[in-house]
Amino acid sequence: MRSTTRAETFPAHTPAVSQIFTTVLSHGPLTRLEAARRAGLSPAAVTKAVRPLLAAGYLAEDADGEARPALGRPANLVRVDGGRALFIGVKVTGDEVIAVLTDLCCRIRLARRLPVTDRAARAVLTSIAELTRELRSEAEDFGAPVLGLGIAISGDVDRAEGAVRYSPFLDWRDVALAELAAMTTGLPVVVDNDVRALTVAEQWFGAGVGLSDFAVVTVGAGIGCGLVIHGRVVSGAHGVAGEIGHVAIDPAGPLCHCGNRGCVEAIAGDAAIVTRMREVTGRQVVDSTEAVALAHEGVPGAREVYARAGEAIGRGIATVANLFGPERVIISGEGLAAYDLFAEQILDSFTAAAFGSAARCDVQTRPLPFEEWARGAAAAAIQSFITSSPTPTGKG
Amino acid sequence: MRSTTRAETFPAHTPAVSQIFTTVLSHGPLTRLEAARRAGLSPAAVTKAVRPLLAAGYLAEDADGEARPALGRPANLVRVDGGRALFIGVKVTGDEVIAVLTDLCCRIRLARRLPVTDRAARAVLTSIAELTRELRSEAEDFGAPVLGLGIAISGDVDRAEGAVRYSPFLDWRDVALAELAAMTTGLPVVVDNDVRALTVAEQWFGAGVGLSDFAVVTVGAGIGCGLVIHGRVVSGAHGVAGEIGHVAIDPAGPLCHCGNRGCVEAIAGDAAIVTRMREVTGRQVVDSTEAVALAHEGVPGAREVYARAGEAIGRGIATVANLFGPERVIISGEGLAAYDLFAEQILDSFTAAAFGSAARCDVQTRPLPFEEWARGAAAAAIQSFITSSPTPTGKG
DNA sequence: GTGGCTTATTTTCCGCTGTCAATAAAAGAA
DNA sequence: TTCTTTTATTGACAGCGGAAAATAAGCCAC
Repeated sequence: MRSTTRAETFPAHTPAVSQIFTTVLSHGPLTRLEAARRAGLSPAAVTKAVRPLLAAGYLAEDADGEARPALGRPANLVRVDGGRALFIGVKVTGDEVIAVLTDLCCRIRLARRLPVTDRAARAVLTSIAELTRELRSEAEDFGAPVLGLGIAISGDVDRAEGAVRYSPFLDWRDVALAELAAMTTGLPVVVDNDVRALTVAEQWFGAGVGLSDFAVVTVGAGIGCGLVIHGRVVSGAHGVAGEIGHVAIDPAGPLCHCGNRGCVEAIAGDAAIVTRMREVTGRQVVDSTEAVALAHEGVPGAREVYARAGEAIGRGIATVANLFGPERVIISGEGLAAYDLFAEQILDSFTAAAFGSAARCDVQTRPLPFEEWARGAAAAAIQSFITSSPTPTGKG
Repeated sequence: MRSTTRAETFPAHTPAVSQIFTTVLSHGPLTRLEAARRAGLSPAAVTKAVRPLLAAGYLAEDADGEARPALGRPANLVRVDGGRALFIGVKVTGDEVIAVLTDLCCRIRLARRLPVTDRAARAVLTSIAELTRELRSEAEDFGAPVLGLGIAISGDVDRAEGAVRYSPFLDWRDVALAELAAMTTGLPVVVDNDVRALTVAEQWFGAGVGLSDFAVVTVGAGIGCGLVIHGRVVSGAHGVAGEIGHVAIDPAGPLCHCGNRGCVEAIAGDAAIVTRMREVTGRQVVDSTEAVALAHEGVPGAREVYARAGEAIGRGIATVANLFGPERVIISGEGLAAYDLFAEQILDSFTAAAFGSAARCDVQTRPLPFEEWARGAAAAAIQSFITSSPTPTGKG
């Protein structure tokens, strides 16, 4: 019953083509001249690069309807035709599988969820397949093919191999997820760490557009960090990087599940906040929603719990800034539901702990609906599609 | 009286030429085939790249005298002719100006020092000029031209502009040092942050050869860190990065001159150690040499001071490892005179605080004679010489 | 010694990319 | 209408790096 779409490939025959496409993708509609300037190429190269992309339908041309300088030949805006192709992004947590259908511009078209009852890889894979099938069938209404599937999972993930090395939340070890999912769905599959996937989405479609050095910090159950340095996402020599959650900031702090004391996550992670909220208020608190509620109600001591968490996060971010000097830090995560509770502390303690010019780093916050994680997975799939060489052409 | 050597340039006409040269420079004598494999080029490209470099004398060919596999045509080793060109590297501290003369392979040929009595830029510049003149005149015996001058200074240095933005130790602000030194010496000048320069030296000539992700941590008066990520030295968006010294690891720690508490430098920097040694032993201790001596003598409490410092350094390194997952961390610095005193703690606390795969990072130590800082400056000059395009040829 | 074998290096094209300079196109201005 | 101004396109071209084939240079067996 599965549609056996022959894997459609992207006509990125040359570096210039990829570069122009990603430039237009990130920087919205552009004139060819402008695209040339941004990509550091000659206008002639842009014309040549754009042609096959127009022909294949990935780019479209707008007659520039806007008010324009009224002199000279009017510019033709080139933009990515988002409706040309669709992608599916899936985020797997210990409780849920969240899937979104996005277009080529990574705009979410549809979203679906499925609870996880059995964390075994086989069961999760079935859920992924189920959601994928559902979204694909609905996608038919959009009249565009689904060209890739991205899966985001927290933990140690080897994107190149498409394997989950170790995922604590799911208790997986060495699962060749990409291969399995590709067999089940018939789609090209990318598997990546969730924070890295989110970082890719920010780099291409979010607050990281145009920056060569920035960080994404996610606050929630865990505290994670994705880094972009020299314009590329950092993966670390052993596939692990950005473990801001286990940066130890206080030797006298609470014990962390990693065995150390005073990790950022042990102070500001959801579980830590809930535990502490229980201790401080003496009430039954089972999840972070309740903890937030207590703080908002003004229960004595509750706000201090968040203040302390915010301080820890701010110091963690300052550490990142001191070490890498990013241009911007984007704070995001489910934990942002409580953002008003610790925003001030994050900024204050960041400012206090940032050294010298590191304090010039722009600290932003972005709400992160849970679908955003899945969107990150879709972004990874889009990235993979775009950079997949159709035929190992040229220099090889 | 200054020799008006017309600035000799490096014949790096194409990317392949640069790549092959740096490959041979870092990986010692190589056969063309081997060089091709390492650089990811075809053997034919190597032949073509090597020819102009041989002609210009930067590369030389050895008949391979070694025992060889005894089958097939013998390979011809290609190596960099270190004697072809000389460079001068200068490190400026608050007390001294240290200068070295190196060859193209960054081997130190001569070293000179001059005390700093007046920290004003003009006075220091005079010392630099003096040492440069001396070394150049002695260099004549080597029969090779001096092709560049590198200057390393701690603090906020803008290499691209050749300007010292702010140097706390010298109390300089916005000094256009490269321009001044170039005028005085008539040499092409590179000015860079001292730790970054040292990192370049490690990347090309030291323990970082062949690694795309590693860190250099220097222990001494300050605690510094140079990062190489994706094969490039990290400078940060604002020109400052690697401030491991001001990573705060203990909110209850001693006050740091940066205004925070518990910075690594406030615990493990020379000044911090001396201060604490005084407190703990109750003796007069004026510098770190004396502090080391006390610890070696077994004065009660003295060793604990170093243990505590080692622990702080280890935790700082673990933070770096957690955040970007380097393949190796190279610990170096004048402070290594005391290395036996805290080696164990560094490794122990690193191992304890490193999260997951980050612990697989290889932590090495290298002695760092003080001239090594100056050598780093020379490495920066060499790098600049090699990558300086002779004529803005080709694309552009 | 000579022919054969193996491996290293060089040569000889060749495709391909992106630049340059000239040209077309699309308006408004004169 | 014609000129001006700005954007887009075209075609010639230079040059980089690859592939394959040719050549070089030893060693070995006979």
